[in-house]
Order: sequence, then structure tokens, then C-alpha cells
Amino acid sequence: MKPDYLAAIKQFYGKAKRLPSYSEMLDLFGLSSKNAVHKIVHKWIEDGLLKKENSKLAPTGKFFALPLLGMVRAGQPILADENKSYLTLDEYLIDDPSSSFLLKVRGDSMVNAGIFEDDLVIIDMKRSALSGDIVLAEIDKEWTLKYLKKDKNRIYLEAANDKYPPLHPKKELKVHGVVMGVIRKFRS
Amino acid sequence: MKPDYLAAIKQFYGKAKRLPSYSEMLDLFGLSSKNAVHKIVHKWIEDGLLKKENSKLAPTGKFFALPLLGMVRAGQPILADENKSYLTLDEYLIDDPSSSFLLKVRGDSMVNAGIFEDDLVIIDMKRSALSGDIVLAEIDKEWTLKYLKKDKNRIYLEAANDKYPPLHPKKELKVHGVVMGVIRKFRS
DNA sequence: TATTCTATAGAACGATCGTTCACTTTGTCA
DNA sequence: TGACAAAGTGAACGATCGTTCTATAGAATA
Repeated sequence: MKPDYLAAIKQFYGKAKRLPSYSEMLDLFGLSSKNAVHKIVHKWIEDGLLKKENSKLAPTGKFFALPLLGMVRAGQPILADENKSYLTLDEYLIDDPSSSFLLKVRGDSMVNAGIFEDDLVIIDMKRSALSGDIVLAEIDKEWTLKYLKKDKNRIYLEAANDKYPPLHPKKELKVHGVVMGVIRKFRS
Repeated sequence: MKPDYLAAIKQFYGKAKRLPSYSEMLDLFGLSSKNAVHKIVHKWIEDGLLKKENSKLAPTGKFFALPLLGMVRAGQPILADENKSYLTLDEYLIDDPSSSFLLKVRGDSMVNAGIFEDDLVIIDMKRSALSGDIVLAEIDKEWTLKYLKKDKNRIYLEAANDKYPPLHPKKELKVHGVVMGVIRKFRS
């Protein structure tokens, strides 16, 4: 049974958020020669898992991203080598980390948009909101998650649930952020 | 206008997936003394953004994770300093990266579970599926995304859409993975 | 203006870095 | 069995690392 060096270094990166040095890999892999490590790393670089960037080791997307498969109806969903695609959820969903945050959803006003209670939505505070966007808004001092709509010259909010009527602001309507995406966990 | 060193290093990490060395920070920050960098980094360590791990620099969760806010009804959603919480989407959704992949959803058979066409679902191939889980299954050579149900001793599949009837396997039913979560992007 | 504080400069240091050499062991296949 | 390839050992190297020292410049304070 050969030791799985790749699993070991991935686990290290997962915990430390950095790659180990060669010396650390000696311990990690249970080896005693840096040359052995050097060869292993060299192979990973050739495989495109790692790369040398400014003469320092860094992971590529392939190293820690997940493969993305397409569903082929009535066939096995396979990721052909040619059009392989990998992505990390953070990169996929978050455009600007410095202006984004997550919000745990309360209420059922957006169920028709597929946003349920306890889902997490990613909010970008710097994005300019377009009509039709789902936004985090403050309408007459009340905060809520709704569709932003424009009717002639008036701006108002609309739920994605027939139970709730459209909301027209009496005094003011502030948009605090645009909902970029939603994530929901089924199992833990 | 003071240069925003933190933004610079975050941008570096976002691109390279590693922290820069002190020498690289010199360029990055436009400084010419490593001592200046050393003090800046020291401050970040004190603030809990970075940490020394095995005498090497590594980011903490606070460095790159997003703040998670709770929605307070009729109040501003605020993250109090005491119960601050940060998380990355990858860590939140992916339990075991080595046995997981993403699948782009086709069809509307799971709309009632809030899974729409073109959503991405995270599939874990090693999880054992429980009754009621959403699974990626192969039923009589056809691949599909459905609820896994158990009726007495028989196992079958059920859509989350009234349009579709339950599926009982004629010959075989293989579960290839459990749907751990779903993500949907509204804006790009 | 004089004083204090903070941020940066500049140089020096030992420690660790990754690379490379020659050599040995192990496993595979004809 | 013999030959070759793959994987690991062990030592040496210059380069770069992060730390620490003292010194200087500018802003803040009084």
C-alpha cells in the first residue's frame, strides 16, 4: 500500500491554508530526503496541480477546486478530459470579498425564487441594483429581502410569494446590497 | 491617503492562494524596509487576521472568510462583536473534497426542494444515503436527481414536483452520491 | 518651537529555503 | 536471473527567509 502523498498535502492545505515547505513535507510524507520530496513535487507541477509562481510554490485551481460535471440526460454525467472544469465555490459566488457578507434568511417571502428559511444568501454591498434583482433593502426603516422593481418612475419591492403584496415606500427605500447567490445545505 | 496594505495582501492571496514573503510585500506595499513590513504583519497577527503556525505565516479564518449575519426582523442585521462568525463557502458546504464534485442540474424534477435548472449541487460520493435524502441515482441505467425513499422493504425514487410520479426500479437502483447542498447564482 | 510618537529606512544575522549532486534501494518485466 | 526504471537516501550549496538592531523623517502634541 503506497502512501497517498497527494491526500496528505491536500489535507495540510485544507487545515493550514498554505502549502508545506519541503522540510514539512518530509514529516508529512514520512520521508528523510528532500530530494524525494523534490521529485514528488516536480511531478505534481507537471500534472498541473501545483505551480511555481515567482519561484515559490503555489496551488493551481486544479489542486483544491471541485470538478464540475454536466448532467447528460439518460447518460452518465462525465467530465471529459478535454473540457474539464474545476471551480471553488468561493470564487464562483463571491465577486468582491471586501464588500460581501452572508445573511441567514428569515421568512418565506422569497420561496418562489428558491430562497427558503435558513438559506444563506451572499450579499454584495457595492453592486448597483437593477430592476428585477433580489436586494437587501430598508423600506421605511424595515429591513427585508425582496425583488427590486421599477414601475414608471417609482421604485418598489415585491416578494416572490403570492401571500405578500408589493411594498411601496411611504418615505424612503434604501438598497443596502444585491443578492448575488444563495446556498442551502441539505446534509451536514 | 494611506495605502491600504490589507487590501493589497488580500488581493495577492486571492490570486496566488498563498501569502507573499516579506520581500514580496516590499514591492506589494511600495516600501523599502523589511522592518516596516514586519511591524505591519505583526499588527495583523495581533488583530487575528494572520497567525504564525510552525513559525510560518498563515491566514486565519478571519482573513479570507465572509462575515455571517443574522436577519433580525424589523431591525438592522448586525453581527455583534461577541458572537462574530466567519465562514468560507467551501468549508461550509464541502465535507470531503476528495469524494465530492459539482453537478449542473437539468430539468425541473426537484423544484419543490428549491433545486432549479442550472443550479449547482454538491455531491458526495462516499456518504451513505438515508431515506429522505436527495441523491444522484441510477435507476435502470438512467441517471437522475431525486429523493430517496424507503417503503417497507422497497427502495424507490420520488421527484419534488407533482408532475412526476414515483420511480420504482424494474431491475436495479444504484445510489452514486448524496446531494449535500445546492448553490444558485443570481448575478454575475 | 521643542518634544514625543509612529512609520519607515537600512544593515546585519542565523535559520531555513529549494535545488542539485552522486549513490542506494526497491519493484517490474522480459 | 539480469536489466532497467522508479523511488528514496544523504550531503552540500547559494539564495532567500524572517528577525532584530539602530537610525532617520514626518506628523502630532503641547
